[in-house]
Amino acid sequence: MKNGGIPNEMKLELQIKMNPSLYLRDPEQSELGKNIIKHSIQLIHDNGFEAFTFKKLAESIGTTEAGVYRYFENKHKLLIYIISWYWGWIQFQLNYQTNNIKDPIIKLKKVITLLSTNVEDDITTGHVDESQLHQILISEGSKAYLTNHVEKDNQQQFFKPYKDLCNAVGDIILECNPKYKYPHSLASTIIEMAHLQNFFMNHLPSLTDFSKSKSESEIIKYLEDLVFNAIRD
Amino acid sequence: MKNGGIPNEMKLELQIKMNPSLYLRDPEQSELGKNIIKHSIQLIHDNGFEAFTFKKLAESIGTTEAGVYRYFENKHKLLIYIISWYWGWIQFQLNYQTNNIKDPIIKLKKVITLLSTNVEDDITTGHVDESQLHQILISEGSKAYLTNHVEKDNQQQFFKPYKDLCNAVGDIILECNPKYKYPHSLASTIIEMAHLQNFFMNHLPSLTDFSKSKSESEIIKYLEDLVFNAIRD
DNA sequence: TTATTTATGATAGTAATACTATTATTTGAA
DNA sequence: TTCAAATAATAGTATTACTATCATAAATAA
Repeated sequence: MKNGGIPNEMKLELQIKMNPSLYLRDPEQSELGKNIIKHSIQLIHDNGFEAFTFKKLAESIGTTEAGVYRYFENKHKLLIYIISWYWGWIQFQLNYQTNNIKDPIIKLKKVITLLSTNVEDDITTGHVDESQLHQILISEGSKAYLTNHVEKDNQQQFFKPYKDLCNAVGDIILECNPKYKYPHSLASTIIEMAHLQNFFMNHLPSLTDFSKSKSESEIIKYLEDLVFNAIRD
Repeated sequence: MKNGGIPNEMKLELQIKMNPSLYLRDPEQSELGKNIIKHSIQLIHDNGFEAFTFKKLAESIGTTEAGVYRYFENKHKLLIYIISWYWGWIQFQLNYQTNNIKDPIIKLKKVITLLSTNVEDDITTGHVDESQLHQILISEGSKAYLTNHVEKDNQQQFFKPYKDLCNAVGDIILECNPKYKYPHSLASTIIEMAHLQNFFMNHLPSLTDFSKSKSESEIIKYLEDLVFNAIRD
């Protein structure tokens, strides 16, 4: 046995359900597949998506290019895969953390904090480093949809996890103020700005007002101020 | 003479000052150079930046790949060039349109409208189609800085026009409310969201609340609501 | 147990991309 | 008219993004 004698049904591993159209062979079902995910995250995090190639990935794993191509058609689908995984994981965290909270204001604050904070690596997901994934989302997240084939990808439901999250946040916004007119736009603004203000803070600080402390808590304060002023009656 | 006998000093052409580090040879100074800009905008608009190559560009102009490389080191610098040109042009429009306006609230509204509206082609800029450029900014704008060489590019002042605009908008925000704590972050939020909500509206409409009318005026209303609630005392 | 599917490894090959280099020809300014 | 600069034409390289083939190892079914 490969996992040191621990029966599969005893491992407490969090599984995120993925869209099968994203892959050719399910990477969760083999060691090679899990290595592809793990090393992709590492390489994209370290060198950016443009510099990432299946050849480098194969070398880093110790397999061949053809081996990677058996799992993913191309690097763009692999990017969408790991990004979808991230949004699924965030959705899980959101449900978990807001489970017993009644006050929608507190829920919305939780959302803002969750999206803006660089999490610790979640040990219940062996082959995924959530902290690196969060960094990838900041720098590469929008590249998933900023293509000339967005609509084709959207038809195949590639952005469902993102849209589900946006809807969930929109619902919380409506709980806070049922009359607010732009719950989805405000939700997508929160999600995108949590990442973009972080990118600006670290790389183009004059586009923000966080240059002194360079801390995530400043972004959270900005977003809370923005959001709660927008939705108050 | 190529321009039909009209002396150069009589042409009323708007010139945007560009950072010379962006090019090898100034494209404004020759017909070939102007063609490179014109056809680049056309091709990136039509097929997206990923599908854009110097070979296709050369073919579309009727020159060779080597000819294009004499003007621009690579396609990324060419993208930054046309994006910088756009921000320079927007800055000019902003100064022009808010020139005699005293009320900062009206100025800020002008900014939001300017950034959110797909302009008519400006005839004072012969080889540039501003309407296509606006579409390029929506789909490709963030790719200018979402790279692993942002900081190097930033050191070379490649993002100065964008930062200048952000500062100008930040100043208007402070005129509206000198106590507002996040003028730069709010400015970059306005600029980015004017484009991103437009992209979402057209390609991933469930991320917005504009799916019915799909009109820019809805985005303007959303942004005005967001901004003026954020900055009110 | 053997037979057989299935995943992987190893290797090769192609078309396109992102360049660099060389030489010849044209153009336009002094 | 001369001379320098810009352009055109052509060739060539390394890398990328794939596809195809065949052998072998591991899991599984008969």
